[in-house]
Amino acid sequence: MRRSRSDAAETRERIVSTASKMFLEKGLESVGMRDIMAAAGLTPGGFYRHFESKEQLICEANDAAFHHLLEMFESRTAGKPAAEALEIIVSLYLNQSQREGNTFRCPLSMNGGELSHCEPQVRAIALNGYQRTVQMVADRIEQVNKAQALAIAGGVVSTMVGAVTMANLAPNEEAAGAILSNAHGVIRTLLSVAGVGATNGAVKEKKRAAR
Amino acid sequence: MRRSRSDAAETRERIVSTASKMFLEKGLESVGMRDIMAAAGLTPGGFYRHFESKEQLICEANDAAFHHLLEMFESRTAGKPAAEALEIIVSLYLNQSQREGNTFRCPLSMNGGELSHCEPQVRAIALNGYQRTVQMVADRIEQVNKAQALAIAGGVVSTMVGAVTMANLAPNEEAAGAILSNAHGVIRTLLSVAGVGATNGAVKEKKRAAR
DNA sequence: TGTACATCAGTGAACGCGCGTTCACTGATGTAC
DNA sequence: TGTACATCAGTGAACGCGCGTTCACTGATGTAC
Repeated sequence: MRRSRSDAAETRERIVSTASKMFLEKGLESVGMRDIMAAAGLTPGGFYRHFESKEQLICEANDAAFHHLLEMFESRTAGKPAAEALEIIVSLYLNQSQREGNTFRCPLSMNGGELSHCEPQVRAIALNGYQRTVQMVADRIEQVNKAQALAIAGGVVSTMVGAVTMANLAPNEEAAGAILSNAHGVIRTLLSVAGVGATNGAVKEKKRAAR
Repeated sequence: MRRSRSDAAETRERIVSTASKMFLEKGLESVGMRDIMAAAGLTPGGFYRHFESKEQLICEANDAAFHHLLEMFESRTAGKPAAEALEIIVSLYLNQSQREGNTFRCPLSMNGGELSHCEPQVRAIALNGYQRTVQMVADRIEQVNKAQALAIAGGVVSTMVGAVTMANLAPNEEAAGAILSNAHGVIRTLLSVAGVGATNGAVKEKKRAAR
């Protein structure tokens, strides 16, 4: 039976957000249309009133996931000094799979390999999400020029993506925690070499000496 | 028609190595049994004379891929000084998708997310591959104690896995190269902070000052 | 504002397809004597 | 060494199943007058 336009718009959003969560939890291929529609409280056929194909949903769901994640980072770091903001972002990112019931997960870490086997449009959205994440990190590295900040941020985000991907393989919290804490360690080192988060003169001195 | 025992053993190996390559190129779920068997020059039914299930093949194919990759690293760095060996491993790893026709690819980078959605046995093989790779890197970080070397190596491998995963999303060599070179940069920074690959006194001085 | 009708959100069965796997079969290989 | 038979590697059709998608249908919503 037909629903009002606002009902329909709400349904569409519900499908996207439900799908986004499911894709992040179980991957892209292994989540079926019936699963998604049932989880959204609907029957399979209704899907095609809102979307052309599963691929389009994958695009929108990933876009939504990046938006959700980056907006959360923005709001959690609003008004904070850059060094503290970086620490918050890195901690939140690295522990995304550890906090139970967490709805802020990154498609890059959860579905990295699978995304790269998708159609160009899906890959473009994923790469764009990566670049926005890198930019967000780079914006908070203030002690070096913009090109250097982007280069460092690129490395930092690669580290975070790899670490969360590896931690997701671990059979228990302990093994996952070890992987994540090693990654956190190298990121702290990298940032302190860049002059971020230095609490005394020694680290900044290090950087100056290195030039 | 029945084949000799050595023929059969050869067939089995051919299935594993064919599957390994295909899984690395296209993912686990999206490669079908018919595809694999056809690529190995066989018909579908024959598969079950050698393996219990696709899952078993995934296990063996991933095991073989790690063995292949790590053995290549060993042979390419045999007899080399630690710092040079590290540079070789990092370069080979980071450029695995760039060298055309390269058969040395890492399941972690290619199928990271998908592996973590597999059964425990598959995940255990992947995690073990990660740990062996970390150990191989750690063994070549001689300037710090073993625990520190493992921690740094863990971070370095996470960075490499993440960077290759992200580079695989890129639509062209240029974008991929940028991601990889940023990762290479942060890895060089990390290793030089650990005292590896220092070509003059300045970097070692940096490290000493940081303590 | 009220009425008649077109629209279309949502239903749920059905379609075609490809998947992993099974199975009856073939005939060369391996074994027992 | 030769013969008779059991074994089993490999074939290719078929099975059951779940997938993404389509479609005829329902009935509330939106629109035209």
